[in-house]
Amino acid sequence: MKKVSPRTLSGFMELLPDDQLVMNELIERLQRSYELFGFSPLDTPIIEAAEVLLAKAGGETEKQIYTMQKGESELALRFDLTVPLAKFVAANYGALSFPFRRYQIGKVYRGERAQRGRFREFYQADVDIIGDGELGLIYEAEIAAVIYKTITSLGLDEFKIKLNNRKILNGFFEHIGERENSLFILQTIDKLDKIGLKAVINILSDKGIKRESIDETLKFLGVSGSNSEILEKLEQYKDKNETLSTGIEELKEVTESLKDFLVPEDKVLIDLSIARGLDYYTGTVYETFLDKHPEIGSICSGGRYDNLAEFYSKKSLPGVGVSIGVTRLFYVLDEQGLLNKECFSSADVLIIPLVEDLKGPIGIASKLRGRGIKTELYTEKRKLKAKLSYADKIRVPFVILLGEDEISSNELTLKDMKSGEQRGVSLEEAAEQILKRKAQTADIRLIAEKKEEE
RNA sequence: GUGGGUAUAGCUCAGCUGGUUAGAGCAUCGGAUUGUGGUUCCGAGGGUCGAGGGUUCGAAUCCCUUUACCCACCCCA
Repeated sequence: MKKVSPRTLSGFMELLPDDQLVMNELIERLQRSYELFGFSPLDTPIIEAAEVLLAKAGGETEKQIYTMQKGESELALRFDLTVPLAKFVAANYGALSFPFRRYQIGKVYRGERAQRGRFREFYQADVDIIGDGELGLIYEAEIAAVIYKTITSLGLDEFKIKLNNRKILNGFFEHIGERENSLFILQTIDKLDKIGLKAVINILSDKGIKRESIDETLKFLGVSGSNSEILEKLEQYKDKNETLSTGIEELKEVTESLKDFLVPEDKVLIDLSIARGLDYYTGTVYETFLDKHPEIGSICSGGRYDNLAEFYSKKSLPGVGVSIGVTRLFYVLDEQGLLNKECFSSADVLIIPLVEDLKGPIGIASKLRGRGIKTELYTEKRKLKAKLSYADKIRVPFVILLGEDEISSNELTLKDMKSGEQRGVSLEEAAEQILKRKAQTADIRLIAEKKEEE
């Protein structure tokens, strides 16, 4: 029979059990962190009516949406979790309590060319707060706190949350008369590090941007220093434009509130060049970078939008939220060898029977499971050597051996796979030891200790 | 969408300007060691050389077509 090649599509992540355990742990930690801030879970369908998903799409995103037909229906796969949220809030407006705080961790799909760290199917972990009619600035600070707390809870401590306010940029470009070109100018200037000053100026000039505007923009974006220094330097722009002025005030207020949320000052940096690609953001914007891996881009991005559901509802529903690219984050951490993979196993103990009759071993397994111990029973008829080799490979911390000797002495042999030590103990004693170890490793680091520089 | 690269064992790859029986490491299985894994040693199985066509006495190797994948750009998580 001709065999079909067992391939997995490009851009789709599929993990071996060892890695999946770590991925699950990563997702669980994100979930726990979001719940710590009182966000409630939401799960929406992966497939939506094409009309719904495409309501506000256009340009680049529209090209990337997977669409399909089933009978008469035009369907599409969601490409982010924000559009489904907008639909959901509009559809369930009457049943929700505002401010509506929800988190959602799920897969999204983008039909673009796959690449290193760039997937076509990937997990996003979103948190958003949606207001009814209005939403205070305090939430923009709170979201920054959520980012800080969440990234920290993963065990990462070398990262920076970059903060900006969209009104500042919009106001500034209005002020210099380049409103229409603002997006293009920002995108080009964003490449400064990659292609250099000269190339940036050339590209902008070719587009017909006045030299004056280019210089003004570079000067403005070049405003740097500590947060308070930047805010001080911005004072001079305050009377130039109303939007700009509002933006500066908002940025100031959000930055100040961060202290109340106990976010360390050195973790959040104002960066005027942070713009975010999607231009539906209208206020604060966030991007989060790992100090040692700026090349991978932002691992958590988002911002404030003034009207989430404008395509679905007459209601004004302002919101603020961020999204963590979980799949990319996992990929990068894995590639950098930063994941503590050895520490996660699916079972707490593996029972290896050495006798034909499995009644005893099955009974013991049930008892251990009854005590909340993840117990696997190995029932293959193979040599002990092979059985232990299996235990070794699944990295189970303990093995219980049950043979003639154990049955006649009414004990079981508990073997610690790491130390290799083993001894005859009662079921009760074995359970206690396993639970003790489980408790010790419950708070294990997801991120491996930094390797010593050599 | 644009540009470049790769395709040989389950995995990572070697295979010279074409030469007869296509290799290595890892993994798997067996043995050294019949109730003791992670180390070592010995052995075994495993391939229509991505697919289709062409050149040639002869093709994994050269040419054409095609498909898939990888890398980068664009854009993004």
